[in-house]
Amino acid sequence: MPWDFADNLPIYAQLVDRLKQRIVTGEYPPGGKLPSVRELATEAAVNPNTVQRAFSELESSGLIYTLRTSGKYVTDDESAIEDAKQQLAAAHIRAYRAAMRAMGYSDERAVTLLQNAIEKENEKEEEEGTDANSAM
Amino acid sequence: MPWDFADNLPIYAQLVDRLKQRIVTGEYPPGGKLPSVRELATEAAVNPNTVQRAFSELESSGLIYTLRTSGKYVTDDESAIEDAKQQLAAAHIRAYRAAMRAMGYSDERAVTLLQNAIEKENEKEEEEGTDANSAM
Amino acid sequence: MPWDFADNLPIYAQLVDRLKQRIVTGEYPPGGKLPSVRELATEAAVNPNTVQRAFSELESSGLIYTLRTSGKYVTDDESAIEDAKQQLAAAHIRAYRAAMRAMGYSDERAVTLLQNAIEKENEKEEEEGTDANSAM
Amino acid sequence: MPWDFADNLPIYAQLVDRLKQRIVTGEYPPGGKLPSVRELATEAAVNPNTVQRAFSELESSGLIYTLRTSGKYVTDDESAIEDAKQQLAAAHIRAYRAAMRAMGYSDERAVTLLQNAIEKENEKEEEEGTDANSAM
DNA sequence: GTGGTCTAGACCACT
DNA sequence: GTGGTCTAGACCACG
Repeated sequence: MPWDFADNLPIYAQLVDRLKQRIVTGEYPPGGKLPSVRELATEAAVNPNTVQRAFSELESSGLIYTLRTSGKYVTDDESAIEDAKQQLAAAHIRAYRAAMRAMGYSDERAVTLLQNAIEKENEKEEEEGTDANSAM
Repeated sequence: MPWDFADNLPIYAQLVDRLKQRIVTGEYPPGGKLPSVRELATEAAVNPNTVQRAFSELESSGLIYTLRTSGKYVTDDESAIEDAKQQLAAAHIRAYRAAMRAMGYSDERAVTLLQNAIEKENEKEEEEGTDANSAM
Repeated sequence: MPWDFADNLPIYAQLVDRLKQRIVTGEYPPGGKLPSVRELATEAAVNPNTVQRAFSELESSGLIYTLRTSGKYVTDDESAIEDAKQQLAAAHIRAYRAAMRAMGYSDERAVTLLQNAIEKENEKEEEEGTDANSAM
Repeated sequence: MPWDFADNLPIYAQLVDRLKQRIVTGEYPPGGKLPSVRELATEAAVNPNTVQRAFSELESSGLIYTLRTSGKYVTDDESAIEDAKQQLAAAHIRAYRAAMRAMGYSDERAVTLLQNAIEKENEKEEEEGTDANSAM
């Protein structure tokens, strides 16, 4: 039945996602200054209003705050950032499980397939002497 | 840098994905007859040309074949279907790993987080006497 | 020292307040349909985007919800409405107390002055045979 | 119907309000000398003409008077000040009652809600050993 | 230079 | 007709 065609996330929502990601990964560190609305707008080739809207969402979710005439800053509340990070991770996990289940794989199978893929890549990297794997 | 935004997948591509999924899950079994172009077009509220294009893609990838005057059928070559299935799965796995790495998680962490989520849900289902988990 | 001049609430915020009030008073009853964005925009002589923004705020606060292509409706969750009502009342109370304290009146004085004003008006109304006072 | 939006009070009117408040609270005592126009203008970061206009309003309402070459003074007529004070208070009372009635509360309810709020805060302050309540 | 608000007008998808 | 999104461009306040 589900023959509806998902339209993509609106630009402002995609912006929210990207910014959120940069915050939870520390690319925009806690308390750090964010790029200005106009700056981001030019860089991303979108209208400043669109950027503004994305920032508004982040602000009302408590991840960033505004100093008038000075700029926007990442929250200092690291626990809030941690919360956001875990929510993001949970969403990705949910998406992965849903996709695999839609293909008929059980959760256990989803895990072992993932592990196999990782192992396989590691072997390949060993041969090549590469190592792309070192994050937390 | 990557400040570009995803636009919609064209409808025909979304159709390809759905049909592929139905084939690899066996909802459209190997050798089975597929719904007619017009049938699908009405069902999905889409132009028949769009359906036609989706079918063409599937045919050139070898997953379906056409018997003139009779209709379109899923390939009998189960290994081809299995290949497609693994490619699909691989894509999802890649997406999941990429998302988790983008958040700063290692592959190992990505696995354990996935396992935790599954375990946690299973416990919850036990309490509720539910069991949503039985696929292959 | 507080020589900063408060600018007024932006229009969209004023709209939020008015709509909220109409909801908590039941002028827009629970589950009832709200005027369309365009309708309100014409009526209030503001841009549809401004109305849209006000509605967005109400929606993210859970007081209204949207049925695509049909319109926007007041939530059916009467407890949510009751909550909003009490928050509104609390804000007015806070404002009154602050104003009176700024003039040097104690809380007790603020109460008795209020009571006197009410009593005085009631006497006047008795003479006139008017009665403007009957709400819950 | 009343879909009109409050625009900003002109700055001079806001100044009038603030000065009036300082007079009725005794911060500027009866007969006392007021700051000079230029002084106030700098302090409030406002054009001297604006301050001048505010003073004019206060003078024509009888709350202050001017001694040429010497400056402006708060009136000695304490009953005039008392009148002003009561008018201010009456305005706040009217605003509060109007707001509560607009939400569907009776005058009696408006009083008890106010009392409850005060009582509740007092309890909280007792626990904390705080006491913010001591004005006239 | 910063953010915030508003308007006008357009286009989309859904029914 | 409904809501939703986006752009372009303007104006304001703060400093």
